[in-house]
Amino acid sequence: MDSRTKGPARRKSGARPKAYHHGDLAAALVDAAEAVLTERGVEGFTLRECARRAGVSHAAPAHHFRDAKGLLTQVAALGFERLTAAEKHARDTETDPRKRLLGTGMGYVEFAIEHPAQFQLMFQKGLVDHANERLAKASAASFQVFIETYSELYGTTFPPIHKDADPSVMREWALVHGFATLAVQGQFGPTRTAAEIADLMEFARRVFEDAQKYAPPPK
Amino acid sequence: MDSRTKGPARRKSGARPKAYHHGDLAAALVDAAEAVLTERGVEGFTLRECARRAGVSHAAPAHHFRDAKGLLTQVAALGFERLTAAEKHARDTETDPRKRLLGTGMGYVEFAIEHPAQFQLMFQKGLVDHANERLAKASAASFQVFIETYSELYGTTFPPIHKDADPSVMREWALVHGFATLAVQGQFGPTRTAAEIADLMEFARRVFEDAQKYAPPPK
DNA sequence: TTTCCAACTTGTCACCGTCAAGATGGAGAA
DNA sequence: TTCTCCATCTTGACGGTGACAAGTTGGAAA
Repeated sequence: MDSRTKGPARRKSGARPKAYHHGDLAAALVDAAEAVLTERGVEGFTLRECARRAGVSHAAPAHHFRDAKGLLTQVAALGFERLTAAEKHARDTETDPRKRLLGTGMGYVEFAIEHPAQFQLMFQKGLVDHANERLAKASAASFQVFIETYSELYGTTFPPIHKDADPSVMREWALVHGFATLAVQGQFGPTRTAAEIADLMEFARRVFEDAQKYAPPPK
Repeated sequence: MDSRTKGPARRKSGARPKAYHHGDLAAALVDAAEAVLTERGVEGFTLRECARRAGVSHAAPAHHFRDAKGLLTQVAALGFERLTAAEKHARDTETDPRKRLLGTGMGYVEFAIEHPAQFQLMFQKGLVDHANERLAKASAASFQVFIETYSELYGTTFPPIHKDADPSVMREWALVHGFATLAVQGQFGPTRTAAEIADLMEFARRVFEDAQKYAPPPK
C-alpha cells in the first residue's frame, strides 16, 4: 500500500519534497504549475498535470485551492512579486535617476521574456481572480516601482490610483508594458537563444532611450 | 427526419441564414466564434458551442477548419483587418499630421476596448496559427498604419521588418499597444458603460498627447 | 493508547476536442 | 426527367479535463 513509489512523493525521507501528506502541497503545486506553464504555455495548463507532478491524486489540489483559477491566481501573484523584484534589481544597478528609470523598464522586459507564460497569465483577464488580495497588492506594487522611480527623477509624487495617475507615469508604464507584451508574443522575432534575447534587450534599450531623449528635463 | 427545427438552421426559407448545407458554414462559424468570444471571453471559447450556435453538429467545423486553432486563426485575422480599418478611420478624421498620428492610436485603443476578447486573442501566442498567411498579412498591415502615419509626420520611411524598424515608430506602437492592453485587462477600471469608455478614451488622449508634447518637431 | 479531523484518494459526472465511419442531398450527367 | 456521385454534414466513440461527493488515512492532541 506504501503509496506510489514513483514521483516525488517520498514520505519521510526528509530533504527536498518534505513529504506531502503534511508537508506543503500548496507550495509544491505552485511549483508544478510554474513548470507546466513554462513547458506548455497558458493554454496547455492543466490542474491534473500539476497534481501528477506533485505526486498526488487529481482531486488533491481542491483542498488547497478552490479551483484551477485559485491556483493560477497564486502563481500570478508570485509572478508579480518577482516582477517587482526584477524591476528593482535592474533599477538599482544604476545611480543616475534617468538611467534608473530606464533600468526599471529593462528589468520589466527581461522578466517578461524569461517568464513568458507567467507574464501572459498575469496580464490576462479571466484566468485569474483579480479580487484576490495578495494578487491585487502584488500587482499594484509592480506599478508602484515606476511611480517611485519616476518621482526620483521629477521630484513629484502621484496617487497610486491608476485613473488619476499622472499621464507621464502612465506613458512610461504603457510603453514598457507594450514593448514587453509584443516581445513575448513574438512580434520582434524568436527569443530562445541567449543571443536573441540579448539582441532584443538591446533593441528595448534603444526604444526606451529614444523615448527619454524627448522627455521633459528633470526637475 | 426534417433535420432539427430549432436553431437557425432553416433550409430553403431564404433570407439570412442562407441554408447551411451548401451555404457558407465557414462564415457562420466565424460569426458564432466572435459572439462566443464576446460573451464568454477567450477562456470560455468552445468549438462545440460555435457549432451549436450555427445549428450544426459538433463535428461539422472540422470540415471547414482543421481544428479549433484554425477557426480562431481566422477570427484573429478578421480582427486585425478590423483593427486596421479602425486605425485608418480614426486617423482620417484629422488632417494635421500630428493629430493623425494621435488619431491612429485612439482608433487602436477604441478597437481594443470594444472587442476585448478578440483583441486578447489576436495578441496571444499559442491560441492561433501565426504561420497563417492571411493572419500574418493582416497583422503586418495594422502595424503598417503606424509606419505610414509616422512617415507623414517626419517624412521618412522605414522597412516593415519589426526588428529593423526605427525605434521611434516602435515607441509609438508599444505605447499605444501597452495602453490598449492594460485598458482591456481592466487596469484602468471598468469599461462597461459608455461613460466609462469615454472617460478612458479621454485618459488615453491625455497620455498620448503628453507623449507628443516633447516629441521632435515635424520635418 | 485512543480519538478526531484535516489531508488525501477513489469514483463519477458532464463536457471538451478530435477522429472514423456512415448518411444525405444538390449538381451535373444521362 | 432520372440517376449518379461526392462534398457536406451527422453519429458515435475515445481519452482527457474540471468539479463534485463520499470514503480512507494517518498524525496531533487528548
